[in-house]
Amino acid sequence: MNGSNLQEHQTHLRALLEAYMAKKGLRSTEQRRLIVDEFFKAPAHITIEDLLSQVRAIDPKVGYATVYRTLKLLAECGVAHERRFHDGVTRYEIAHEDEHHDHLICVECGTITEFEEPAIERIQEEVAAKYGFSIQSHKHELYGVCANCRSRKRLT
Amino acid sequence: MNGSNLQEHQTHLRALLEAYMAKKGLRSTEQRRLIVDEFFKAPAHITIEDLLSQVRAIDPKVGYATVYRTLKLLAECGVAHERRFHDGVTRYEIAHEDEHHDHLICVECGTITEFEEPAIERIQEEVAAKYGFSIQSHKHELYGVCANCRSRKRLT
DNA sequence: CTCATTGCAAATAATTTGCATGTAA
DNA sequence: TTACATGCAAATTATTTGCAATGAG
Repeated sequence: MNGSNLQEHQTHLRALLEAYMAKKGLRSTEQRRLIVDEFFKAPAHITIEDLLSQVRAIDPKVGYATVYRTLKLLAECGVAHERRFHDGVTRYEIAHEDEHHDHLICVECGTITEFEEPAIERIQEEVAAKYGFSIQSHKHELYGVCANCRSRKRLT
Repeated sequence: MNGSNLQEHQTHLRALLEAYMAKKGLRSTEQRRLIVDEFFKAPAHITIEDLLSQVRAIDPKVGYATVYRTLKLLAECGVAHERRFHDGVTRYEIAHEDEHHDHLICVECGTITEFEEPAIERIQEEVAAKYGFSIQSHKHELYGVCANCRSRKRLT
C-alpha cells in the first residue's frame, strides 16, 4: 500500500466513524478527537494503557474510562479491531484496508508480526463449507520465537 | 480414535500427571483426584465455573481456588490446555493425542466445533520459515454462524 | 512430624459503570 | 436548553494469593 492509499484509507475510516456517530447521535468532543488522532498515529496493537499515556502527554486530564469508551466506539463502528493475545490485555489495531492478515507473536520479546497467506484463507473457507458454517471473522496466531530472539540465543 | 485408544490415551495423561507431581513433590489429595476425574468426564472446553459445580455435585465443600489451582497444574504438565475464546472466560480442554486441531465458534449459540486441517498446518510452517520464526503453539479460530443456527434463522 | 494443600477471604488486574458536573449542538 | 460526554471513584468480573487449619507421606 503506497502513501496516497494509506491517506485515503484513513480518510475513509474517519468518514466511517463520523457516519456512525451521526447515526447514533454521538458528539465530537475534544477528548474523542484527541484520542482518535493519537490512535491513528500509534503503533499497531496498542494497549489502552499505552494509548492513554500517549494522549496524556498532550492533555493530562483525560481519564482512563474515556479512552476505553472511545476505543470501544472505534471497535463498534469497524474502525478498530480488538485483539486479545496470550497476555490478558486487550490491544487495538486500526482496521486494515485488507483485513486478511494474521499474527506471529514472539513469546520471548513479545514482538507481533503480521503475515498474510491467501492459501490459508482459502482452506479456511473450505473447512467452513464442510461444516455448513459461515465465517464472520477469524483469529489465527502463531506463538513461538522470532528470528531476532533465536539468533540472540545462539550467541549466548 | 477408537475406544481402546481413548482409554490408553487417558491412562497416558494420568501417568504424565503422576510423573509431574512426583517430580515436583506434589501430593495426591481427595480433592485433586475428584477434580481430575470430573475433568476427564466433562465436555471439552469446560470453564472453571462449570467444572466446579460438577465437582460440588459430588463434594460440595470443594473451593473455587482448588479447582483453579488443579487446572493450572493440569495445564502445566500438558494434560490440559487453556483456551480463551472471545467471551473473556478461560476454558480447559483435555490434551488430545493429536494436538493439531483448531476451532469453529458459533457466535449465535456458542457451540465450539473442532476441525483438523493438515494443509493449514503445513502452510503455517512455511510462513514461520519465511520469517525465521520457530512455532511453539498456535491458535486458529473461525467465528461465524453454525449450520444449525443458519437453518433456524432461515425458518423464522 | 513436616510441609504441601485446602478453603476462605482478601488482593489483583482488567474492564465497566454510576453519577455529578461539564459541554456539544 | 437538552441530553450526551467526561472524570472520578466505586462496582464487576475473572483470577490469584495469603494464611490459618488440615492432611498426606
